[in-house]
Amino acid sequence: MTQTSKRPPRQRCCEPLGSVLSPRLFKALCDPNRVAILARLAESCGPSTVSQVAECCPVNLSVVSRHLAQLRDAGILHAEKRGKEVHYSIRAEELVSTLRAIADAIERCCAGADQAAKKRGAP
Amino acid sequence: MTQTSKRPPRQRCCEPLGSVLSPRLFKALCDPNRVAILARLAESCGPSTVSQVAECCPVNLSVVSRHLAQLRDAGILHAEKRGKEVHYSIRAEELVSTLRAIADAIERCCAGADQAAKKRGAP
DNA sequence: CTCATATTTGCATCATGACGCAAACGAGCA
DNA sequence: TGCTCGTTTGCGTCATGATGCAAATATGAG
Repeated sequence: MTQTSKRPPRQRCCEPLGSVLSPRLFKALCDPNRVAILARLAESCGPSTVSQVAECCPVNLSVVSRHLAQLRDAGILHAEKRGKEVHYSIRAEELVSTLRAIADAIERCCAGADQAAKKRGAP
Repeated sequence: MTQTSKRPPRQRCCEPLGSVLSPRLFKALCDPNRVAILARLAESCGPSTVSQVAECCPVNLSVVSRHLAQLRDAGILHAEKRGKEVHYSIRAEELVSTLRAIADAIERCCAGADQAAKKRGAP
């Protein structure tokens, strides 16, 4: 038996987190080079081309191109083709509100957990 | 030549993001099972044991144990041994403020980028 | 059209990580 | 002490992903 009966097995004190806590965002950001690319894009003023971004990490240009495409597919970056170049920029508003939504959801969930803990501790 | 000379190569419009944008957090959260574990811990009221957490994902208990240790090492979870059991809980305050710090830093950076873009566009 | 530059893609290789199983470890209990 | 339960760890396997190189594609210039 893996489940002790001391505690209700699946009590929930808040909205489900699965909707905001998407692995897609974290999966896109789990590679150090992609994080460096994101930082590079945030710190540079305005959009950058693939070649410019490639300066930030010591990998092949084609790898940077793939990383950028991955971040774009995850909804983190915006890509705009201008002539021969592709200009990548951060979808800052979306990213920021996603991060804040996650933070808010966790805060709400665990505030509820604290309340429940107090209720259990001193009823 | 990979660097065009049209644009200053490394203009920076904000504080560096490397300090807040640590790959460690994202690396810990890039696995779907770990995200599910985090959601499970957030939604349950108060700490849970390894066996309880293991209900949320269809993998071996030992794997869940490893995932929990990984999240703990990343500073996301808190572990407390009580007798034979280990109770894991989310370090909610730290996690929430980390996420908000990232959001704030990106927002500041890209607000600066917008200003710089406007300045470049209509000087 | 031909060429040069910027980017993407196909492919092979290699490292990392997730997983399951079994054994080990630690704590309570008879 | 011996036993059981909960958890962790060692180890081998397998899948996934990052990388580099070369070829393909796209676009602008001459």
